[in-house]
Amino acid sequence: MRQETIENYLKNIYHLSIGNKAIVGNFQLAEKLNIRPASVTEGLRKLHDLKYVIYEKSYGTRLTPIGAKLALTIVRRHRIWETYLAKELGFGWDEVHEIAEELEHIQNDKLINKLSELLGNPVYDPHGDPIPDEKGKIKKENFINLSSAKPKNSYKIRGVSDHSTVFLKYLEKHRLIIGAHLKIDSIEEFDQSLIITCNKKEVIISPKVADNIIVELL
Amino acid sequence: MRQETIENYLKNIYHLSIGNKAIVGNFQLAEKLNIRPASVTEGLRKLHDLKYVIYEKSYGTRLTPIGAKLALTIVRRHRIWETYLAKELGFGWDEVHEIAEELEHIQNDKLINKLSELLGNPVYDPHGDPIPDEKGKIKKENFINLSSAKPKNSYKIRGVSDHSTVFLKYLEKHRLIIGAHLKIDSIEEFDQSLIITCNKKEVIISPKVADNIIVELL
DNA sequence: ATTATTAATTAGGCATACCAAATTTAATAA
DNA sequence: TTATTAAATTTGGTATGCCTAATTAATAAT
Repeated sequence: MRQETIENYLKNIYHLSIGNKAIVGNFQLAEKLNIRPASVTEGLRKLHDLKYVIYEKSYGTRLTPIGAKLALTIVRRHRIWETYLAKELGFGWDEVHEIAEELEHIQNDKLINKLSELLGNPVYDPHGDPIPDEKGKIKKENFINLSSAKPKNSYKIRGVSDHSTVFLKYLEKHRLIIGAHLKIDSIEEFDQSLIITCNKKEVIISPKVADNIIVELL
Repeated sequence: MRQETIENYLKNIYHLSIGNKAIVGNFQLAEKLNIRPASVTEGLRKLHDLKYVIYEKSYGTRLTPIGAKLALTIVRRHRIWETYLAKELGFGWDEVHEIAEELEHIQNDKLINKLSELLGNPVYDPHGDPIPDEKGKIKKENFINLSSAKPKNSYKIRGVSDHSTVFLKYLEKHRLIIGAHLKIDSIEEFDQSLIITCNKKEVIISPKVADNIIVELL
C-alpha cells in the first residue's frame, strides 16, 4: 500500500473517531476519503493486515496503537505546516489547509521538528486545533460546539471544525475569529438559528454554521 | 498519468539534455528514473501524447516548450526548497537534496514565490546550481568540469554535479567547498588523477571526483 | 559488408487503487 | 416478527505504472 494512501486512511479514521464515536463506519470514511465504500472495504482489509487498524467486517474499524501513532504524526505534520504557512509566510487561515494537505505527506521528522522549533513549539494551529507533540501527545480540551451552547451564556471562540476556504472567509467577514467573545441572545425556535452578539454587533447564525464553531464557556 | 510521474520524467529529461546532449536516450533516462528501459518507452509515448516531449522511437526524446517550462518549474521548486532548508532551517548541504526531492512536487506556485522572496530571491542553491526565476529564466554560465581543466591554471569551485550525501561529505572533509580556490599542479598520467592545491594543502583527486566538481577559470 | 554489441521495443503479466452493480448483512420501523 | 431501508461486502472490471523475457533496430568493430 502506498504510504500516502495509508496516511490518508489513518488520518481520517482518527478524525472520525475523535469527532463522532470510537468505532468508524465505512460509509463515513468513504465520504471523507472521496472514494466509494466498496474501495474502503478493500483498503481497511489491507490496513488490518498491516496492523494499523482493527477492522471487524460489517461492524466497524478502530486504530491500533501503531495506527494511532502514525495518525497523530500526520496530524502533527499538517498542523505544524498550517501554522508555519500562516505565521511565517503570511498565508491566510483560509488558504493553509489545502497546501498542508499535500505537505503533511513529506517524510522527514527532523524537518517538522525544526519548523516547530522555529515557531516556538506552538500548541494550537491557525484554526484553533491542538498540535500533537513529537511523541504524539495532544492537548485534550472540553470545548463544545456552538450548536450545543445555551442561551444567555457567554463564550469564547476556540476553533472551527470545517477548514474550507468558503467557511473561513464567511467567518472572517463577520469577525467570528478565534479568540472572539460572544453572547447567545436567543435561539430561534423555528429553525434553531442562533442570535448572538459578537463585537457589539448582532449576528444571526444558521445551525450548520454553529455546528462548525468550537467555543469555551466563559 | 500521475503529476509526480510526469514531473520526474521531465526533470530528468531536462537534466540529461543540459548535461549531455539535446536528444535523450531511453537507457540513460531509465537509469536516472530508477526504472527499466521498457517502462521508459511506455512513459515517453504517453508524455508525447500529452505534448510534453517529442519522442521519436528508437531515436530519442526532447522537451517541447511546454515540457521545458514544466521541467524548469520543478527545477526551480527543488532549488528554492534546497536553499530554504539550508539557509533558514540549518540543514547541511549534504542533507537537502533528498528532502527537496519530495518537496518539489508540492503544487503551489505562491508558496515557492513566498519562499523565494523570504530568501531574497537567490540565484544559486547550496550546490552552486542556478535557480530559474518565476518565468523559467535560468542563468547560463560557462563553467567547466574540473576533469577537463588544464594543469598550472587556477580555478574557483562553483558547484557540484552529484548531490549525494556521501560525495558532499567527502568534499567537505577536504574543504573542497563552493567558493574555494584551487590550482592544478599536475595530472597523473597513469590514471588521470589530479594533484591540486587547495587551502594551501595538496590533495589528490580521482577522475570520477573531478568529473563532479564544477569550476570557473580564474 | 558482416558480425558483435548495445539500445530500444514489443508482448504478456503483475500489483495497486480505484470503480459500478449485485448481493448480503444489520438496523429500524411497522 | 416481518418489512423496509441503509450500510457493507462481494464480484468482476478498469487504468496506471511498473516488470521480465524475447525480439528488433541501431551502432561499432572487424
